[in-house]
Amino acid sequence: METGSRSIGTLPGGFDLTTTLESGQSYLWRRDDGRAYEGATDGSPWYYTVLPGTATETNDPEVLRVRQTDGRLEWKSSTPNAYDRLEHLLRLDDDLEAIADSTPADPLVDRAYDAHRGMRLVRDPPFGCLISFICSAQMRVARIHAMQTALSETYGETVDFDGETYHAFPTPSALAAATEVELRDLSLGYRAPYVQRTAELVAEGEAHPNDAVGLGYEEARESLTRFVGVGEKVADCVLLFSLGYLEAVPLDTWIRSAIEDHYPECERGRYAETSRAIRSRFGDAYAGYTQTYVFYHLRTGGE
DNA sequence: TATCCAAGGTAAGTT
DNA sequence: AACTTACCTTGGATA
Repeated sequence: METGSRSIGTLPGGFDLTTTLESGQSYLWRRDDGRAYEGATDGSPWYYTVLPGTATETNDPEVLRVRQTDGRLEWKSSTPNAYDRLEHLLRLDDDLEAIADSTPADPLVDRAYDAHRGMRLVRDPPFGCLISFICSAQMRVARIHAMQTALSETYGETVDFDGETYHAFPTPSALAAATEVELRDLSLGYRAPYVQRTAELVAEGEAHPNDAVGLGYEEARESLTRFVGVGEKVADCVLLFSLGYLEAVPLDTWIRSAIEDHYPECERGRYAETSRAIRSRFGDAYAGYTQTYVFYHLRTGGE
């Protein structure tokens, strides 16, 4: 076990762990007091995730716990180099100040960035990101989160760490072996066969979300739609929240309503065309950062 | 208490 | 290629 802490006071643009993990970007972390993931936080809660074991020699899943207190990040991990993992997963290497400054001035965008200063994007493990956003179709944030918990507890490898038992996110082969009926029993609804068939594609080596890495942005988005249950919107989520395409702007219901209310000239009918227009409006290079701020701002009642 | 409705959309069927 | 429609489930709103 590794425990440690580190000052994060000098990170450009700051850092806010709670908004980063609870803004609806990642469904692969959980809060210790789990109950009200969507509600107000009490003090400085611990968050934890279990990473796929591919990064370690033993292939054991890796437990990572973290909390933020007084400008410091504290962690407990089952393996060494926890800070490197956190820096990667929570994009602590982004110059958030430069990103916010490079974004074109705009009333709604400025309010969103000001209201949630320190929120960063995440780099989720690709398979978990893919599955969790397949589950996100027509679903509320809290329930998407509950679905991933159910999948992990039912199909994920267990890991004992620091006196507790944790569940890793299921491997592709574990989910591929599940039946549609079993997955429907976990309240996945019509997403159940999508999850099973996509897991099968990955488990059998026919395709992997990492295959998109290196392609141009729009080509990468098209490439991800080969997975079952993945259309343009979910593909954008995987590109943005896992594969590092910061220009990706998922056109979800919140952003579509923002376009209707604030940027009607960006509505071009087709997804690809509207996407180009709003990307340009949000600042091409980091349009996905802006999307996430606006999404969270509107969803939490901001105007 | 019963009914309705929308939730970070996608696949399949029509035109 | 662009445009409809059906789809599971559930918590909260409305009657």
